[in-house]
Amino acid sequence: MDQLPSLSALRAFEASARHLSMTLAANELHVTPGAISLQIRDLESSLGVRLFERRPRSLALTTDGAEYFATMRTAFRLMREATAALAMRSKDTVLTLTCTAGFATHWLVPRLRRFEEAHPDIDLRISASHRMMDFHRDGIDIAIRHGLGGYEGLASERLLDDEYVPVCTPEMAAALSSSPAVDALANLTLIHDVYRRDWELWLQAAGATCVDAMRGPVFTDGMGAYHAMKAGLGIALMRRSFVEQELADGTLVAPFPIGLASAFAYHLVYPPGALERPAIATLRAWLFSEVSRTTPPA
Amino acid sequence: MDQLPSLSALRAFEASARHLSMTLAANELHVTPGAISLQIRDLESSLGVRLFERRPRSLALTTDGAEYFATMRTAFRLMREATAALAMRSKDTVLTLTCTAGFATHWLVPRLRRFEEAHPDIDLRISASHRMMDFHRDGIDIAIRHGLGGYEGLASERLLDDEYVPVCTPEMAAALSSSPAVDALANLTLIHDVYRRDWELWLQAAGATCVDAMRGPVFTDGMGAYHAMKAGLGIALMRRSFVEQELADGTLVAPFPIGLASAFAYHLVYPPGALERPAIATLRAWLFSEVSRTTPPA
DNA sequence: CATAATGATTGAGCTCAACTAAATCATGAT
DNA sequence: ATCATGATTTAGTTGAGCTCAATCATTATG
Repeated sequence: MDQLPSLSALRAFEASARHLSMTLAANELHVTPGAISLQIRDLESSLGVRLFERRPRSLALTTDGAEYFATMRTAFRLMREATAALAMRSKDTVLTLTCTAGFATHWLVPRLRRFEEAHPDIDLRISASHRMMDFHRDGIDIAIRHGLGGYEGLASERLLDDEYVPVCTPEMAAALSSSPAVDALANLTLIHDVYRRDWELWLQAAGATCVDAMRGPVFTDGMGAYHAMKAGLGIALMRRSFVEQELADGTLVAPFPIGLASAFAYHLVYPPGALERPAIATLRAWLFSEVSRTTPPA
Repeated sequence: MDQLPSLSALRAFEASARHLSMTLAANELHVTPGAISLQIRDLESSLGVRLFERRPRSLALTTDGAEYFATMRTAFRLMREATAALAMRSKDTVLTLTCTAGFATHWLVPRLRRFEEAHPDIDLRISASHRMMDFHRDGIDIAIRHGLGGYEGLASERLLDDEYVPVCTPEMAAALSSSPAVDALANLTLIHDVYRRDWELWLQAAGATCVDAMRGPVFTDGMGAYHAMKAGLGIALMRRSFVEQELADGTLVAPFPIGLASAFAYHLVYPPGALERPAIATLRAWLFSEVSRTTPPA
């Protein structure tokens, strides 16, 4: 006979007793009511004691159940409070920022050294994901999101506009003249990501007349398109901010200087009141100073 | 971010901090040290805080870890104590008795109503099994065992002698005369359980001279033999105590009054000191009163 | 100094406790 | 009579928790 029953069952019991409802307990714990019912049944069986009287549509604690709950409520409260206190302390110095993998790879990570040097007391963690992460659920302090801005219940500031330019390797650009006509693109492989309208819009804006905008391989995301382009497969439309460093050091070339302004931009997004926390305010200020810098990271 | 980390990880942390050793914690929780290491790593990651300083071959709590442990130790102690108290109370009124399925079916269960009426405060649970159950491991309070008595480390009292009598259906008995000679059994099907010597011993004791004791179907246990006999397949040697009710109401007949005393008997077996517990003493007294009753249960 | 012992860590793979989905049941409300 | 509500149960699924074995970093011992 183990000293403690299933901790999961104890958690289910504590929540059900607090709510006097298995359905509400299930909601709180993000499981189904059936799971709660099973856990409590198993707990009663292992203890050999009835903890709840089942009534149609409601629960009542037995005498035994009420006494057990009094202690369990305290135990779980202690654990929650200790965990929250520890998290609070750790959160003073730990920031979690979420953005897309492309932005993290091309823009943010190359600049992180500068942030660490300026603010060594702040532990900045990057959560790179295409998924729209939830601030509370996922423990996110601040987000950089690509879109039109305006997210319900959240503060949003436009951080970084961007434009798309055709980018390729120097070897591929060498086959072009020093100021090539746009229609020379008809002889190159156009690399697409899933947003295939980008090339079409760019060619239209550039005044190309005999280039088939839909021709060429398609990749599932911008990173795939980037790597194919770096491998010399063709020419890709990239965000200028992502390839600033490579354009500067000549490992990539933008043979056509025309940029296509994007209606989408990068926005800094955070819960209301988040800036009252100094570390978040510091990060925000640093991000805005970075976007106004003209030199890419060393 | 959930309010509580993995409860399993909290348990691993509390045990490791108490022992300042993951190996000892693993032993206590009956898992491998690797499992503990992983759990604590995950806990530290989810909290964003280092809880232990790893030293070669030993652990030290960080300041954060020590504070967290102070609360967790209390929480887990509360849970253990509340669980033990509840189990103790439940054991005050819950008794678990183990015996064979045959004894449970034929002797004990038909009499249980009388026990419940006499002692409604005692919750008697029957664990019917052929397996020799362990008092501590299996949570058994008292046993009725079939054998010669004398079990090491346990108290044992002879409860119920028994004798074997040939039993069959009234229809089968009608084919016999009112006081049939024993050798009439040569014309009936003898039903055996795995202890095949029973019929041989009975026939010898009864003085039968031309009945083949080994002839007839064999069943793996007494219940199988009983059911075959009830179905009219033949005549079986049954313990008189098991079929008292059916003999009384005429649904079974014992055409040959000779009983074969068995060297095996039913013994009441319990750990030393168990009778200090009132509920066990009550059950024991009731069992002995039942065996001395001459009338079967209603 | 070399080797053995000790205890924590880690990666790959396994497994079963925890859970889901859906059907059912027992009311209570309309 | 029908619908709503909440608990229960069964059969099936799955990922958190775990194992195993190799590795690492000492420390102890001969």
